[in-house]
Amino acid sequence: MATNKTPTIYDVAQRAGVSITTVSRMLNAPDKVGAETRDRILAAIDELGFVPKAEARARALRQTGRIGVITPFFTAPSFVQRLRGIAAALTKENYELVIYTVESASHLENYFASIPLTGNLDGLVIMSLPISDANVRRLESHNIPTVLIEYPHSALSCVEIDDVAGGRLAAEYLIHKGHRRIAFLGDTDLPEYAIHPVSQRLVGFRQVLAEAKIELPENFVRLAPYTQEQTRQVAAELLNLPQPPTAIFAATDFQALGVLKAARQLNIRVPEQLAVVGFDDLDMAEYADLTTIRQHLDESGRLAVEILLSRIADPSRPAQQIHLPLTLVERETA
Amino acid sequence: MATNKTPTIYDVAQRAGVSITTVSRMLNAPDKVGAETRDRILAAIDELGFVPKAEARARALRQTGRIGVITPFFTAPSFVQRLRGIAAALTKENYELVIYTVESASHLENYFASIPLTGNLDGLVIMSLPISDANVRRLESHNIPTVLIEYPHSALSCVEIDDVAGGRLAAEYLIHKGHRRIAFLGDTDLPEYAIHPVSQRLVGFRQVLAEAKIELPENFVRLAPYTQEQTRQVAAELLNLPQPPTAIFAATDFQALGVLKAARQLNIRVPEQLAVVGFDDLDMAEYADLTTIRQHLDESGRLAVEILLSRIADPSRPAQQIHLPLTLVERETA
DNA sequence: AAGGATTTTGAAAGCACTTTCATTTTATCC
DNA sequence: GGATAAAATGAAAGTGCTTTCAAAATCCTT
Repeated sequence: MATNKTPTIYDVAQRAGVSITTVSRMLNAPDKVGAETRDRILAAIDELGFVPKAEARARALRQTGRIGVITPFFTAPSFVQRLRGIAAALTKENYELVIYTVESASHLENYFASIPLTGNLDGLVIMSLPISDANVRRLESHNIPTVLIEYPHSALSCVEIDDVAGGRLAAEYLIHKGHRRIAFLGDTDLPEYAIHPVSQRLVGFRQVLAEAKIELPENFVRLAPYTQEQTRQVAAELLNLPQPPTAIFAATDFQALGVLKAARQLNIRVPEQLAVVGFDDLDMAEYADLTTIRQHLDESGRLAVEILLSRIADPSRPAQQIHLPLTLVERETA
Repeated sequence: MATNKTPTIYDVAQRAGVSITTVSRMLNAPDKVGAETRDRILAAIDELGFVPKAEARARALRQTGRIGVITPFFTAPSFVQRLRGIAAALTKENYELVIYTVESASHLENYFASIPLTGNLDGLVIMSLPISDANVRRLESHNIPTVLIEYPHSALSCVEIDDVAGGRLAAEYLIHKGHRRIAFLGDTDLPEYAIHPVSQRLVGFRQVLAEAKIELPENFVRLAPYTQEQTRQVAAELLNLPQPPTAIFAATDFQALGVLKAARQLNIRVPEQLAVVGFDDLDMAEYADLTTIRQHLDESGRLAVEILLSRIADPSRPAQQIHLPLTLVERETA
């Protein structure tokens, strides 16, 4: 006989042959219960392994700390690597890691509405997602320390990277290598709820080209949905232009791999005939020998957690805005 | 008239001009409430400074709405993809996803000791990790429905893949393609706490070669730590042999990429001079045009969750052992 | 514009206990 | 032995919240 339910006072009452009132009283004011009855109830409690108070459960919930992470659904490897940094920093601490993946704008809004109330969290990391002032206020009024990754907000701690500078870095490098016909390939399907660092990268990229008086024809700026096939296709179009670029800056490593694939299929040699620079420095960038702009993804997650924990430990600490440096990692593709 | 009582949902409901049902719903499933109504309720909550009482909540809620996942620390992309499947299946269900990453055997043992007691979970998914009979019993005695991924246990539901068959598949394919000098490259740094499917893959691989009377010299079976550089190095050794293999079966896609890199550096053309077959079919396999054995990673996670939820809904259901089929995906490398 | 499907909503019935209040038992006193 | 106070007990009404179910409102189709 499976006693799968946790016993309640009803079970105890039945077992002891008394009413629930008596059991309850026995728990709260034992002196108001007859001695013999008390013994019977006590016996029943022992036999059933009854744990008084559902409150015990609520307390148990509070026992270990809980850190929540709101993240876009992990399609992009960059989210995963950030998450990895978060997880790494957290396992050392005695905190539970609760993941909330968001798949739409309203989904995100829902989280903001309910998490502060029912989430029971000690702290929150919001990854690569925007947050409105109203929601910031809500988090604050519920005393939930929060740190943002990749999205700045003056009232909260943030770990940011300078995407504009990253775009500049890539452009400068390619120009320095002698390229004059440089194309940009970014992703387009910005879900309406997500932030879009790629356009910042384009801004920086544009700036440098302009400063160097290098023309950037509009058909050299291409956006493709964030999938392997579509990126490859757009890259192929770029490479089949009568005057194809000699270098492509892909706004994410993932897309850089698509460019590489297109080049492979068209028998274009990299880096001799085509230079490719990516952005992110994912794990796989090293496998692909991809020259790329490194933003230390794991580190961003780790850092976010550290800031958060110090904030939890001492809520009086002011919010910090941290800018992670970007570096260019020179490998084989440019 | 100062209402010094702490506000309840009744107050919120009244203030927002809705029923308590709607307030409760807004707290727990905001997407089921109209947008305008939600705003009104949110406003009322803020004005009243309402905080739901955890104790009452725990009482009315019979379950905690939390699913735990114990996973090896996500170094390998395959873990991540499984996790992704889990997350996908869970967000639809309004369950919280709690992640426990394990980094050592004792770490894992700690989890087994504490999770059943303090975790208050409705269910548990254990990913690619072994579990002892004692721990199975512990989980059972605490009534925590559990499903295992990639590790079989007669008393629990499992989602397994047939690694031996996978090894066979790869070998058969390569033989069919005319190869007779086929090497195996697996990973070695089996952390003592993890399971090691790779050796099963080798078993299947060996079987087929033996059946086909194809010799497998011992120096054709190589194990390398699961890092890019070391894999590449071992692959290079293999390729620099006086009689190098004409095909390599890499026991994971990640390592297959290392092989590809080694070939690239040695100017060995793939697949003309060297065929490479991987295992997993990670996202990036497609980018690399890697021929590989597909185990539907996302699907395994999704499936595990489905089994778990059905088990939670009806605990009388018997444990199921599910074997996911493997297929060979033919791309450009073999 | 009708008809069906879907989304939003609220009334009411839990949940696991506590409390109030009425009832029964027992002890006490003359 | 009967009246009375005290002690022991239980029925039932809260507690703050969730959930089921059915009605109402809104959205599509044709």
